[in-house]
Amino acid sequence: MPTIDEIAKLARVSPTTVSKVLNNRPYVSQATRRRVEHVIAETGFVPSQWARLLSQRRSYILGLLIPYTSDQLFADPHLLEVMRGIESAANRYEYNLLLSTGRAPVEAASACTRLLRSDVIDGAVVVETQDLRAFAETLGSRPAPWVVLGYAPAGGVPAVHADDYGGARDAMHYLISQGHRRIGVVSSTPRPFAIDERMRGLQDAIQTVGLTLDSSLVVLGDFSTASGEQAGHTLLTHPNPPTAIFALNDRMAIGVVRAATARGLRVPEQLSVIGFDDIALATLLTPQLTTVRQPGYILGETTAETLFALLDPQRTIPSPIIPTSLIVRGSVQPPERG
Amino acid sequence: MPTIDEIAKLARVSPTTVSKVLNNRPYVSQATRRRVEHVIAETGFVPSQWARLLSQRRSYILGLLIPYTSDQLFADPHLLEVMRGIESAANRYEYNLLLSTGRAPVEAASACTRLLRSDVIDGAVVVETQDLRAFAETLGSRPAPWVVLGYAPAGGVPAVHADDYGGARDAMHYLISQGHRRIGVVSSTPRPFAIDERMRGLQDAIQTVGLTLDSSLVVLGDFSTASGEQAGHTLLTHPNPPTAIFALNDRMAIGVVRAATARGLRVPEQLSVIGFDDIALATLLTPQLTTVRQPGYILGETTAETLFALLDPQRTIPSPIIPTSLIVRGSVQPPERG
DNA sequence: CTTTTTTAGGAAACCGCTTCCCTATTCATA
DNA sequence: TATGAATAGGGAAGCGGTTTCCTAAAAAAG
Repeated sequence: MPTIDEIAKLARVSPTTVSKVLNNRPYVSQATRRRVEHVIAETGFVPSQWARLLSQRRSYILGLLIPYTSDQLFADPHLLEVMRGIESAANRYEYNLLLSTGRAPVEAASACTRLLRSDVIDGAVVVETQDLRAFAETLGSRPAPWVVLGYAPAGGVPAVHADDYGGARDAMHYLISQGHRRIGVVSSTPRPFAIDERMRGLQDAIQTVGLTLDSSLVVLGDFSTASGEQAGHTLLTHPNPPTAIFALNDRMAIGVVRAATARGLRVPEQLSVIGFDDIALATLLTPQLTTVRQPGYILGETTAETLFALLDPQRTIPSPIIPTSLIVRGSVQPPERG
Repeated sequence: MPTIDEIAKLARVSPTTVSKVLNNRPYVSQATRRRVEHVIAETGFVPSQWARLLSQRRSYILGLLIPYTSDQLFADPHLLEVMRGIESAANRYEYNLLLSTGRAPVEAASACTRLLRSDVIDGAVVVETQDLRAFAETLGSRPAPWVVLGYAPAGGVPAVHADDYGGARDAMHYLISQGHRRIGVVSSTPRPFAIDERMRGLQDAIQTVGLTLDSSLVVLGDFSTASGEQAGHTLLTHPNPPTAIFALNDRMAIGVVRAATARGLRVPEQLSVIGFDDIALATLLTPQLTTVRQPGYILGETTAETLFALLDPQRTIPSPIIPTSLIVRGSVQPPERG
């Protein structure tokens, strides 16, 4: 690969002039410009990014830092949808995405730290995780700008997330409006802040109608379908089982449906199930899953836009809270009498 | 962020010595080394990648070049699974993944070209596409090493792919062994080479038993579930409809099942359906989908390993053909008599 | 006690591009 | 026509590291 100096020599100009041509700057005559462009085309010259960045201090690379293993990432359709949104926005700004996960969560976090402190990336979207606070502290003085996808660990760091509180509240209201009174909840541990918010939302909904949440009907999973299935079995063997189950994500909701089916219970006739996220899979099941839609694509786009606003203060920072909406399909109906 | 010179000043040594410490090179005394390391730890100094790369010529970034839109990527569970394998292998070698897609296929291809000719990435996995041959020609003299995921457009470029021929042949054999004689095929356009191979495999299987493929039973989709559904309707309205349908990927197979269900046909009692890929979704449907398993994760890993072998000739190049296996589940049974 | 080899450390060139600043020429204005 | 401004182009100093080469001191060999 030729260097800018060789191009300059071939076009009988200085490297400065070649640089001007490359970057579309003025003070180059038409004739000279054409000559240089011709040589560039001839040689197939592509300027070295490294060298360019070393003086320009922009890499046009955005980090997507996911502080857990790639398996977890690819198992989560919602997160993938978010990623699609980020990728799409990045594309619009001619940015590329650098993916960083790790074999173990701790390792992944330290990789993230390295990236943020180094200068490979111009900025990063960091997916919220439990120990983001510790993470923020290890960052040191002048890390690249970053945006949290989820809830920010501390002031100062912008964060973008869905209206988890409102979504969960609406879902619960809906179950109650359908006549359900004994409602099981599949929550989760580890517990990102989003889950806290959903719990808060659904509890408020219950309290609004003068009921309280029976804590023996709250079971913990880990977001996976398998854990949802297990949680389903636990809830359905309860001495006074619920007539409806609210799983705090769709994958666990699917697990609950499987558990119910395995026990010979029909959904929604004998058990109503509602999820959260609205992943594509939700429409492919029978019955189709009633759920709270959390628009992953928009979430991703907005997060990226926020980051770009940070990189270029001219741009306006979009609103960080993305509305959710209740999607009524076929997995909820009023409870059977008796 | 401090520079190496500032660190040098603080530790009262030359930048050269700091560099030696950073790269674990000899000819630094224990005492000096410790002093420098202490200063580095104190300041939280992280050496600039750009500058380092400018002289070292390694970026520890791998390109994942996908010559179509991000929507297409994220819609394809199999490809995501492949990506997971690549990401995991890259992680093992302390490489990061740079994702490159594009808004339009053409645009994406040119972005790929730029990346391969520039020096941002050390190498790339390029996902096979129709015009890969043209793509290879635009690359010029000294692009970064690359490996094709799929079938290579020309000699010289390593390619990794599954045993599409064998997989399709086995699937067809299986349908025939179950007693099916009228078999519909949902193929696709655009038609990557993998699809050609699958067509070849299934045709050979048919000819082995002295039959021929009824070309009126071959319908084209575009890999999506929707197109599979449409193809299903087309096949099922055929005057002499098939008793079994082989969809050349799982998503289309799922579409076929939906079409059958919509027409009141039960699967597998009245229509057998077999797919290709074995995506996670295949086990979540009722009936679970019988399919040809193409191990995406291993495919991705192998592709990455091949690339690493190219980067470092010491390593051995793994075998480029990944075996497939027939996964018998519940969507195929012998045809009803009559 | 020399001489040779090894170790420790630094000066300076270099990687490839951008940018600041300077000079010479051309053009517009008074 | 003289003067100032705009244009065209180039020299050289960075950007932040690595690497080559050199020197001085310490260790090993004779």
